[in-house]
Amino acid sequence: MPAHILVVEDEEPIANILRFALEREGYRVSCAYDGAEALERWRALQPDLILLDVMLPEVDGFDVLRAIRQTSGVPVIILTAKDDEVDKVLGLELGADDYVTKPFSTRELVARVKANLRRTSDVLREHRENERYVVQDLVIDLAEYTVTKEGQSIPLTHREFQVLAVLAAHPGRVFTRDQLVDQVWGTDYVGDTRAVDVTIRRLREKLEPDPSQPRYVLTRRGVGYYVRNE
Amino acid sequence: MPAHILVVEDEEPIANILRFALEREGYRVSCAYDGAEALERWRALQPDLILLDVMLPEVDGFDVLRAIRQTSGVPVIILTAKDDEVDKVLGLELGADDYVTKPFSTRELVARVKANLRRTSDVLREHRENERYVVQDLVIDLAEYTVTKEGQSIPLTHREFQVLAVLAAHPGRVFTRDQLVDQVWGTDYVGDTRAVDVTIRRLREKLEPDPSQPRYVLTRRGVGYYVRNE
DNA sequence: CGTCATTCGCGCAAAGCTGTCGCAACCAGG
DNA sequence: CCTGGTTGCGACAGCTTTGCGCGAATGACG
Repeated sequence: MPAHILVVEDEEPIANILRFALEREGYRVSCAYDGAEALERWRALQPDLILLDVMLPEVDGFDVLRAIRQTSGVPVIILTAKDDEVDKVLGLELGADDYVTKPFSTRELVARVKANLRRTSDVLREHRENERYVVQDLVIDLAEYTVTKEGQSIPLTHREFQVLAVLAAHPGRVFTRDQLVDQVWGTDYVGDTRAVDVTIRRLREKLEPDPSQPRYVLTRRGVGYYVRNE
Repeated sequence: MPAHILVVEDEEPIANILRFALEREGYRVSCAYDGAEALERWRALQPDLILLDVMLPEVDGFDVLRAIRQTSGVPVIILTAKDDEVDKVLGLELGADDYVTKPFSTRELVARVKANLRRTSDVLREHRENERYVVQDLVIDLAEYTVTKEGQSIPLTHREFQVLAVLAAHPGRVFTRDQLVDQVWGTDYVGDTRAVDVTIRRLREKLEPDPSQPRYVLTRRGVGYYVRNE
């Protein structure tokens, strides 16, 4: 269920750069090279997000955005020439969700895409916030940011809670240190993945009756960590 | 399975420093000393990551990057002169994944390399997960790294699990020791292929009711091993 | 500006895993 | 039945991975 992104960009080299950058992040990517094609593909594909260059031949980006906004609230990120404040203002007025100025870094762009996809899945998050993960006798409440064990609340730091939450979201599934770093620390994190070990250790100190014989957060040697789903 | 890194740097002392720092971290390193050689070696070697100096004689780093990005999404980290924002922006626009400014600390550089490899390796793992293999009454779950037999989980070590996973991916097909070594140990493994025998033996000890009459992992004398798909 | 909590890196120790070796068992062909 | 080659087995040494303590850096808070 990777998100599907429609890239609208007439300059093919740039479109290809975007495609590479996004596909590398695991997204499904489709491209359109002018305004008319953009609308056509949008209707056909119903993408989760649209990257839209405003400088397009014939039907320009603003027309495309206006047409889309007639019927859809799909997140749209505008690509606009450097410091062109007019583009920016006009775009936001028309209902763009974000904008990125050229020249842009692929990294920044990917970050924006992620942020916007996350925001729209906030509807899902509403669900999640009422949701609680249960691991044996641990109750992990995402909304209240608390972990309780036999009615007793266990104070965790931010990092500790995040790591536990990721693990508990998929009980039994083993996460490598790399995956945990990406999820919790972020893909931009530069540093030792042994930081994961330290967080796991402190988690166990707080959660486990006997940290040397963990019952909740277990190690899969040579791979990573997981929670026991009983 | 150490990652393979291509270093493109015309100044040989710097190239050697990079090679030393990276090899110390366990990476395989190849070097190229100009743009043409870089492209040649990239095509021949298909490295997992490229460290690319932008200041190269004749064909410069940007041309190299552009050529690579025509057909490949391999992570590229740009080495650029101090504070040269133009280089940085141009590089990222062309699809570089990261940049490091000279003079750099090897420590930071290695950290960046790790971070970028981490991102890409995770994408690969995403593909594999959610897969399960079934061999008779064995269920092999790649996401959970578990093997269950009649509901009972059987603890395996990493090696054992990997070997079983490769065999179970193609039930009935016979794998030679060499093939297994390539898949599990990696193509640059130096050592006796009898290591496979030992792992198979330990697998049988854990899986088979009677290891001397194996039901799951069978031997094809003179060839190799396979799993019975029945 | 000092204090405290948090987080990360480093180095050592412990635990667990893996490859090597020698020998026994086994198989197939003569 | 013998023989050469192949596979299975047990034990051990060395290595890798993980756990843990400590100190430094950072940032929040009063």
